[in-house]
Amino acid sequence: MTEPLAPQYDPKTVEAPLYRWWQDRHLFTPRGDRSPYVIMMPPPNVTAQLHMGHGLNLSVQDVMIRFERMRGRDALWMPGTDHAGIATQNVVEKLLAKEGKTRFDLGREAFIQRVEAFVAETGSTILEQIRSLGASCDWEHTYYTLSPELSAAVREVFVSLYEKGLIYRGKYIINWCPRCLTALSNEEAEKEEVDGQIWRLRYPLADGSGQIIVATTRPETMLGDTAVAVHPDDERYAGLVGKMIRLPVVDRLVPIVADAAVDPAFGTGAVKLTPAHDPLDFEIASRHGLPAIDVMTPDARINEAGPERFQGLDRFDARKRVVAEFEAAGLLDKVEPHRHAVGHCYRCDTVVEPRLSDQWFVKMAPLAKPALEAYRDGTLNFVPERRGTEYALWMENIRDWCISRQIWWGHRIPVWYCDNGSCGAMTASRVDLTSCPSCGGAVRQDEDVLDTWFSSQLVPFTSLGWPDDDGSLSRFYPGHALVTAPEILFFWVARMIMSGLEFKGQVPFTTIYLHGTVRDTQHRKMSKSLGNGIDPLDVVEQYGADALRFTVIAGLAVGTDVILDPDDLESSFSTGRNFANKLWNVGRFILSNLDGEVRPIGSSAANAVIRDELSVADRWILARAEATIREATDGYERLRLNDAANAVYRFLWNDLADWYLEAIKPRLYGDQPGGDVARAVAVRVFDQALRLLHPVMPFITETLWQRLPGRTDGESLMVAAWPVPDPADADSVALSEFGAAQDVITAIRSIRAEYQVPPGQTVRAALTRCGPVVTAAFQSLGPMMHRLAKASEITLAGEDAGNGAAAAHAVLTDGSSVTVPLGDLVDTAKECARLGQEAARLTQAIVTLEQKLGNEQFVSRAPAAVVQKEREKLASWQDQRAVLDDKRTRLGCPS
RNA sequence: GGGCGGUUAGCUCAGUUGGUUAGAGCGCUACGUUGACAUCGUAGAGGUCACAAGUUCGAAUCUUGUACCGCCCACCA
Repeated sequence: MTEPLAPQYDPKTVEAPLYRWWQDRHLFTPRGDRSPYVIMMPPPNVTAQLHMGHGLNLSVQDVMIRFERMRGRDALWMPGTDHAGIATQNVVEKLLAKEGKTRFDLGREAFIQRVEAFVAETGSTILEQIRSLGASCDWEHTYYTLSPELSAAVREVFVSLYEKGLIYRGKYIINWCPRCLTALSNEEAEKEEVDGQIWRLRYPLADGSGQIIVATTRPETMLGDTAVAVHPDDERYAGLVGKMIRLPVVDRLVPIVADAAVDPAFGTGAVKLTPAHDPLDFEIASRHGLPAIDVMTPDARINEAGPERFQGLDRFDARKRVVAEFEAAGLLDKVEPHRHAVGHCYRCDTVVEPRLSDQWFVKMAPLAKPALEAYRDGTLNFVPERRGTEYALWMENIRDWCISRQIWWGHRIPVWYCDNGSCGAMTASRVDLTSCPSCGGAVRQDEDVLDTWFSSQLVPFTSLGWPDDDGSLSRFYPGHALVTAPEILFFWVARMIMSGLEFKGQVPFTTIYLHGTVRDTQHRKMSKSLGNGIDPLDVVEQYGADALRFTVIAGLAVGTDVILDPDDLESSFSTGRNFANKLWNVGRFILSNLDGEVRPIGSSAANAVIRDELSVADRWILARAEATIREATDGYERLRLNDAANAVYRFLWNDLADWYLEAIKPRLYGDQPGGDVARAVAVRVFDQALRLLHPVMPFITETLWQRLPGRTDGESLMVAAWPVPDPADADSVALSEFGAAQDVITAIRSIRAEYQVPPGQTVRAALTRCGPVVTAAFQSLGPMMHRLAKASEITLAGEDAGNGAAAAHAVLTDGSSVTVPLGDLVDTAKECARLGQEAARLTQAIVTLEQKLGNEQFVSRAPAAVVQKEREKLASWQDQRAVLDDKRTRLGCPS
């Protein structure tokens, strides 16, 4: 590793081999002798391709895990994949469709084999892709929700909940996807606001004495109506309750019932009841013993329960036809536009059909209670905090969870039904049954599979071997952080907490970091269908993983979305790439100027650099490094990762590269003494900065760090110690003195630019009316001022420096004045205008401040310290203005 | 319908308990190939902090209202 570095950083030659190097050394795997820190990776779908959402999510987790690993924790970041029941089955069914087949043509066994083959083929793609981001997850421990081990654990959980009475089977209205042909949970039926219509239909009374008008957004459901309901106290309908209605279209007699659940203020106050297709209707109907008529087939066509002429019609065609028939009969009262929320399948976006169906449910209230308590007692820490209130609200209003799915890909429900009619036992079992435990008769297993989330909610403990424990479980449960997008707060996070509490007695993690969503410049979520996605692999290819990570992390304020432009990768990711290149060159510069041993910085040892040898510039950069360690560490700890990343960025670029390295060049080149001290300081602060940046940009920092002097072969930054701020490095005197020198240099440069002094030409400058800090800076950093301002001579003069007319001026914030004689270059009118503008701005500020200080209220009410500070500020400004006025007088400027 | 966030420079965003002459990166302008870096350097332009009222000696920051954007929840059919 001693070959010279190329002038440009090339991530491609570095990243893949370095990743293998880390992995070969088992650095991603916890060593087992220190306090653990655990993050469970949200398992990507087994057939997924990496997208920018993963890029963001994985970057955040890797920053956290690398930070804690360097801080000495036994960091475990466990990766895994989710079998993703409906999603994966849909993918394979689409492939089958291309062959003109359906899963039913293959049959259950063959279809599952087909999916398994597909998963085997594509299943590891996503895990490979994760590696390219530099994710330091533990590949020696991965999980798959459909592995034999996790499947056994799923059965254990199911049977255990069943035995506790927390799982039951029942006939209720569920959300049904007519395209996926399965039940969905409430969470999987996503509500979307749509512009629909509301139809007011006339229902004639059977005795011909009148009619009652009902309102509906789904007229086709009237085919399954079994009653009309009104509020018991509704005087309009008082005489009608108990009467019969002759339903149009279907020509069926149904009763009018009274129920308090009806809102008399909505619509006409009368509601048609379709118990098989609406949850509220079902509830009312069961109170009144009314029948439920399911009028639809699984794919949402009208079934044989509907009139013959409707059978086979799609529900939306049936809707049109029902409306048409009402209209033809003069029974359509009116149609109005109506905006309302309609459930859509979260996998295929089909409008969900509420449908009466036999399903399995988990009784959630008992599970939610401790999960809510864990939030209320502060055990759970949400970042950002407001997500906690969403969590609590959901827990408070929790509904039972429909866990059965009418698909084939997943964990089959471990319940067996006895075929023996006289027995009919239903048995939940941890092992496959071949005969009925009660009567010994033949059994058949439930056809349905479990919701994918039923198994993924368990991974915080099942991935560690539960219900067995080879030591991993007790060591790494409970974990610490969970990092994910807010979309799956209820699907996954909330349920992990509930199941963790139920089966392990402790929450699986205490910090829940919910980051934002990756969006395009129009703030649309990136998606394949919109074509506005960014492929992270493209970004890695073009800019490197470090650049991707830095861009994403530095742009991620807590709880906000990340906006990236898919049409302009350059503007998004060049910042990260440029920074990597800058860092590379800082390293190249420092390394190329080392010769032989670099002395350590110590307190007294003979061959160490001691404090007395440090120049003001050295002390300044050490102080800046010390501040940066505190700032970055604080940022990482508080999960303000952008603050941490930007703090190190500023240090490396604006302090180290722009100033310190420039300041020490003469010493490094031997033109000034103290080269070995400068080298020691540069190496020390660079080393510290690399450590601070490693969580964000692991590849380049590791590469450079290993080349620093004193490294032993095979030593890795990944597990190097996190820097600790040394109070001896904090140095406010050096900070202000060096800052003053920076101000002087900037002032002279500014004048040079203003007057377009050729870059090669030196200037002279005089510092007058100097405050103590500028004076000290001139004494300690004079040579640097000369060189960086390209000044042949800078003098520290008294009140009346030779600042004649042909000079340009600048005033520093402490009232110190910088005068640069420029001879013919100075355009008096221009200089007057320049200074005049400056003076006017100051005057304005001074007037405002004088008024403030002249205000009795302010002086008496504001804290003394604030008043004192304002007084000092005023004095300083007045000083500055006096200098400016003086300059302008000398120049003969018009007032 | 209920609850919650946001609105700061052309763009993406900082601004921690009210006290700055309101900041950064990118973009833009001018100049520049100085022995780490043109994926660079130096300097500069650019904002009545969405709007209105209020509290306060003092508001980007606190209160209320308005407008627009977004998120979560919801069995008014």
